Amino acid sequence: MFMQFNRRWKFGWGRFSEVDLFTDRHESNAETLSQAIRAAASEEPDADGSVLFGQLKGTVVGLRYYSGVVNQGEMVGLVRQPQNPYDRNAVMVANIYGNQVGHIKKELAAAMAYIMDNNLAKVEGVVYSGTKNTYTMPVMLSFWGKEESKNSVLEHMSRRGYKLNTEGGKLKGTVFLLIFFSFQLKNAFDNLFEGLMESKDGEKEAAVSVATPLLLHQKQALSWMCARENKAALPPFWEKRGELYYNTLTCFSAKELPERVRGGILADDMGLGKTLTVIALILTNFHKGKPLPVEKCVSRSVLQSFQAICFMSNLCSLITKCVFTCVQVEKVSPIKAKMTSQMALTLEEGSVLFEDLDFAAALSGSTSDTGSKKKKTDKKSSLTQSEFQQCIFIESRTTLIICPLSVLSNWLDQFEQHVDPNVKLNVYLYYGPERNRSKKFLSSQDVVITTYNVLSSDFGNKSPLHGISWLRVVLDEGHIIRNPNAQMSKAVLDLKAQRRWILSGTPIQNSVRDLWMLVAFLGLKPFDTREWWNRVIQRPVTQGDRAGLQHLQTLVKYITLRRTKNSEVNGRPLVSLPEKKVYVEQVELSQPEREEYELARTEGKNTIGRYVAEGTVLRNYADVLAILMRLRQHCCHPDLLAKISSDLGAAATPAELRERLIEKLRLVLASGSDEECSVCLDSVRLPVITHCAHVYCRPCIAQVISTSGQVARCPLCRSEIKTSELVEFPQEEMEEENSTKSERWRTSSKVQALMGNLLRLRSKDSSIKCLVVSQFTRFLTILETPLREHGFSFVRLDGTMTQKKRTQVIQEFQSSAADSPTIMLLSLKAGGVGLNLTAASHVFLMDPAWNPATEEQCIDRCHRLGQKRKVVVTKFIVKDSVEENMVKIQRKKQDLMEKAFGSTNTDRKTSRIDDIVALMEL
DNA sequence: ACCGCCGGGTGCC
DNA sequence: ACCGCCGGGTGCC
Repeated sequence: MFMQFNRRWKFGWGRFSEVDLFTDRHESNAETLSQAIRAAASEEPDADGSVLFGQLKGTVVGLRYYSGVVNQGEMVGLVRQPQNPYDRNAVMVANIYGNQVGHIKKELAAAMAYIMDNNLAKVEGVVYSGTKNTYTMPVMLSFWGKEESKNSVLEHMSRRGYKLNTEGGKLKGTVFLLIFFSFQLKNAFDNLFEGLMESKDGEKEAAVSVATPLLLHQKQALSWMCARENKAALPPFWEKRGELYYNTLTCFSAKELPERVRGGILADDMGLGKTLTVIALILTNFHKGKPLPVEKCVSRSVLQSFQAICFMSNLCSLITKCVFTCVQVEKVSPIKAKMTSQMALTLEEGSVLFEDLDFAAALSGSTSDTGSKKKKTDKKSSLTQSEFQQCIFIESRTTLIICPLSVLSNWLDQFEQHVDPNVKLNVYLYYGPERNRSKKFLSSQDVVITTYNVLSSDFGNKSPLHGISWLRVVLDEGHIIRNPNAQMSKAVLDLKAQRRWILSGTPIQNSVRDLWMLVAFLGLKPFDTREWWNRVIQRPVTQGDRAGLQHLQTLVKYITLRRTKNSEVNGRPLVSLPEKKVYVEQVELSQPEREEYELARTEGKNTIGRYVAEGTVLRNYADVLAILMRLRQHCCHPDLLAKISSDLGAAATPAELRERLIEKLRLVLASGSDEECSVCLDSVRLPVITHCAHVYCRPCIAQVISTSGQVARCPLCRSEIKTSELVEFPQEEMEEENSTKSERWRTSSKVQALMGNLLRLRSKDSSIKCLVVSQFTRFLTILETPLREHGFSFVRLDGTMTQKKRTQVIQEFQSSAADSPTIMLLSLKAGGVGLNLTAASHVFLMDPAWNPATEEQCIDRCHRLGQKRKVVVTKFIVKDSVEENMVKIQRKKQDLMEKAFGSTNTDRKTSRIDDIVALMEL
């Protein structure tokens, strides 16, 4: 924390401290600057949702005093310098690498300072002309911020004689656009990681020390990973122009090759062997494609130990002379001992211990070019100042693996299983109170494994992990560090490593924001600085800019390898799974059921028709969903219908209103529409409902309210909202349902259809296990009765259960014991993607979901690696009902998405309304 | 001339 | 900066 503060403080430096920033090594500037910007940015709310207030042409002055250069069209950063001794309003102008270009002219700076300091707007600069000027250059400044700050910013500027040009900035987020974009984005993300599976770099065989033969796709992954670690191709958006390297997005250019990202994201589906691939990488690619020098166990045969010596001596070109002489001695172990101690190379004394520069280069991660440059200098000379700085870190040959506690043991098992037993690989588990905190010891290991929790609790507390320059850092389940403000994320970003990898089965869960953390960890410049990420990627994408999305796609494509279990290599599937068949079984409602359904439908039709006529469909969004919901419940079972739900407008007392809002919240949440919060575009967490019946995350809407002026408005319908009026779901309500359930149990057509199937299956093969899936947990409860009646042994898994209980239930179900349960009642959204239910081979989807992907995911819980039987999926759809229409909606959504990109705003609006009306058949 | 005008020195914040 | 600004030198036309 102190460090952070310190860095920030440095920002306000005056003339003298500027000097240390502008040394020849631009990299150190960049680090200080980007860290400072990062630190500053972490306190601000995120830039998305900002609107453009206007633009203004300003002047950058003092160019002759600074070395930072810019190209035409280049983006520049504006940084306040409150500690500047000549003017506390100073605003500094810097290019992407943090090299100062000049200052904003003082009068303008004086006007901007107040706005920037109070976070009323974020100011961004682009230089379009005059880049070759000696003294001053013009800069186009754009002011971005929250809608509610717009007027005060415009006013403030104009009071000082600066008129912002507000033309063309009409990106106001109307209700429709908001909904539309959150919707569109989600789909864009779903596709973001598609098509990254074509083999990129051929195949590579693993080193001999990898005992398990790699599958084809694993060899391809290995090849790709090695290439990512070794090759020096240009990162995306950079091209060579003459002598310079040029960034096509920011227009920044540099003399030197921009720093490469040595690493990336391996985002293969679960079960494709990411762990094995990483183990192979560790053993295979130590330096320039040469395998990790490992000790062979002292073995029985002379021949083997001879081979071991040969193996060692092959490595001599990589290792110090000292080791070379040791090889003449015939024992293996001492060599290893010497070797590792030599490799650990504590440089604390400040003298160069590396004698073989190639090897040194391997450890320091520099290219052989810098290695050969160094060769020309006197090897024995003492370190220069900057070299000494680097040597505070212990250079190591070690790979650090960070994972969640739950997979820790898996890593250890996998090392055990996949590494040749004749090879001694030093794997150290850095965990538990007795862990060895010696940097020297840790950096002499081949692999150190630890957890995110250990890392973050060590962080800031003389963490040995942060005092080592790792050869490689691997983040397992890397998506869990998506929140950049979390201590864990900070701890991860602070690690020093030559190569960086993120493993994740689900790289983007919800939004672009999550991706920043990954990009920052990988050090993909300039996006590791939040400001540039926001400007170039995040804001364009959240505002629906097509180019922004394309850039994001290019970026992701560049750093990611992702294959799914459905991917193919050379026309063959990566892994062969048993066949899966999906049947739709139409269910006919009984006469009384049909009558009830039609009654509800007519009623709903009238209501929605009225909203459409009034143009208030969106304001009554919750009601529309509620109507649909009731129809869907009719299709399943009459007892699912909530008895209350009269008109909201008629609420007499506050208590009654509250009651109804809770009911609506329940409906919205249970509607299975995969409810998103329109503020964070993420699934709602800690849901609250406003008086206008829109659902948000509590923290999100609280932020909206606190940043608004006197009157806060609902982001969806602009009704007035107050913190005191937010209603949340009372916890007891969840449980209370059970008590009201059974006066007299009755069946329904759908229940009959299911039972018929289950009984038929049991008589055919009693060992078959089934998943019975519904979005309505109450439907699952209803189903329990007939299951018991017919003597089925079943378990239940839904979202309300504790983690412990879940694990227990899953274990029971997965068991192959004769008396183990054969049926699992599963709520559609229960459990994460990782849930493994391969014991089941039949899936009954009781009701259709809005989002076909949710259904797909659910099916995948049993149709995945480890499934031995054919998988049969049965979807029950009630004939002539809303359920049939939902299937149409699913299909149409996709088409709509495609068209949407090309059409104008008005078109989108109308097509969306038409859509609601048409799809509901109302 | 307690002015205007000229031309040299000078220059970010 | 091929500017603006400052302040000293200067002084009818």
